[in-house]
Amino acid sequence: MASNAQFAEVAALAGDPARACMLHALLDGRALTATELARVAGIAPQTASGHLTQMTALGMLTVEKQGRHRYHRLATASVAHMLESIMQVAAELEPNRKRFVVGPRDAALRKARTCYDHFAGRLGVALADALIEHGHLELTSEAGILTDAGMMFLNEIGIDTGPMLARRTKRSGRVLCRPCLDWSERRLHLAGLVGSAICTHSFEAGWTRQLDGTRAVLITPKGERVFREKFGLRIS
Amino acid sequence: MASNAQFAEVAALAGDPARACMLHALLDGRALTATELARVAGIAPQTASGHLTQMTALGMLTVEKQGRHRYHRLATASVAHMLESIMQVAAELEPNRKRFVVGPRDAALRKARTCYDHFAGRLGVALADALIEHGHLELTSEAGILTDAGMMFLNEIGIDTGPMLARRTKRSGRVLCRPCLDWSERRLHLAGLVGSAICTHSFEAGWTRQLDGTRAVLITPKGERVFREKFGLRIS
DNA sequence: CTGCTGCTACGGTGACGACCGAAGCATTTG
DNA sequence: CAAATGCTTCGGTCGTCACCGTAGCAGCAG
Repeated sequence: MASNAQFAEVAALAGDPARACMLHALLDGRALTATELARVAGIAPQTASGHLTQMTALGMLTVEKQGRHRYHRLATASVAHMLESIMQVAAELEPNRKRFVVGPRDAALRKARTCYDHFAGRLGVALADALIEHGHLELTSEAGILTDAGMMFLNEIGIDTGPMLARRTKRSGRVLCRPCLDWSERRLHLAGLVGSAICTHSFEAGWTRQLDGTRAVLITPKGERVFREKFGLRIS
Repeated sequence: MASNAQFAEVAALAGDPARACMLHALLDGRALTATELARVAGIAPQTASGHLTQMTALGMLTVEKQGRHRYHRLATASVAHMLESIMQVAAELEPNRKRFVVGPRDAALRKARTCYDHFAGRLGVALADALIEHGHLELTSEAGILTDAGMMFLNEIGIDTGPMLARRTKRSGRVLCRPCLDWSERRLHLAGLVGSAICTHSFEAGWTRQLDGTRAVLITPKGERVFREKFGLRIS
């Protein structure tokens, strides 16, 4: 196997606790500076810089200079996908390990958060459930499809389905989505093109707001109303 | 993030070259002994034993005792999926790295091999292409669906679609598949329930044979004929 | 029983790498 | 200009872990 060394290299980079911390912080798709990432991982800036250099050199991250700041983000969606799949294995193995203290911050994360480019947590799961219940979506552990009714529904509530139309499958006229297993809820929710569009539109329309500097998502009163009236759901 | 430590632990285990070697060897779903795995990784049996103990303790592998042999295999499909996603990142990053000598064994792997439970390599890609061309399958990077015609086709050539019917989605009546990106061909091929069924049936019907102790797959003359006549494809 | 094989437990060695302090470069601010 | 901020490079220390030699334990053959 030619790529064995590179495989090990990638996995080893993800395998260090400090680097894992930083990668997690980047999972929501934002770009963060070296100092911010150092703080998240609990290490000195010099150390973080070294880690970031390595990951960038290998191509897992990309850097964007802006003044005296350097913003780091995940290089590709497949890196995010890899991280999710590792989280999946980590979550379902060793269930006997203690699942300990849920601080207030964790509570917010459990309620609603972003997962690279889509919603996760109870919000993500509830949205997916609501779409399924109304016949707008079909979802299994392997894949998902948006029905014609679902596409009309999204149009109705103001979500641009242009990019989706461009990627309809030839005969079915349906849009394919990607399911994503939630580590806190252990339930499927919606990723892929459709999940991304819903997430983006929710922020643009003011239904949700990013909470300070975390992945946690706050649902605004307006969002509460929309989710209740249009999707028919109520987040506890 | 509660699961950060476990995340790092899982990734670190996959990140050692010797362990990565062993995991790759197990990717086809077979169960191998500690000695075999040691030989593959190029290390002493004692060392391999230690590695296997660790991975088993964490739950990535399962062990089956049989006389004085102990057979190791990947614990779950999600472990295999994780390995694939890491391979994906490893393959698409650092394209400037030398992609060096392709021995005869690599050539066989490139032509046709198993990828956990389905076909990959040129065979896998060609099969997916043929199914798509005849309108039996629709595939994007996010998901795939089997058309009604596709299901009839599979029935015709002797592939049991019972398990698939059981997992039809409610309204569409179609079977959802999982796409899998090939590290050698860099093209999508077919995984998931349908990919698995095709692979299994190919071995049972004598269309293909496992090559000695590797992941490489040999296409029998009978298989050549079937693939040509039924699928309309010719593997170079 | 003795000998053989497959595997695992233990101890010591050696190497790699994560970490931080100190120093240096680039950019913005006063 | 000088001072401050964000970041990186360099050196040295320390802990961890992969590795193998030796030894010991199970299953099988004669």
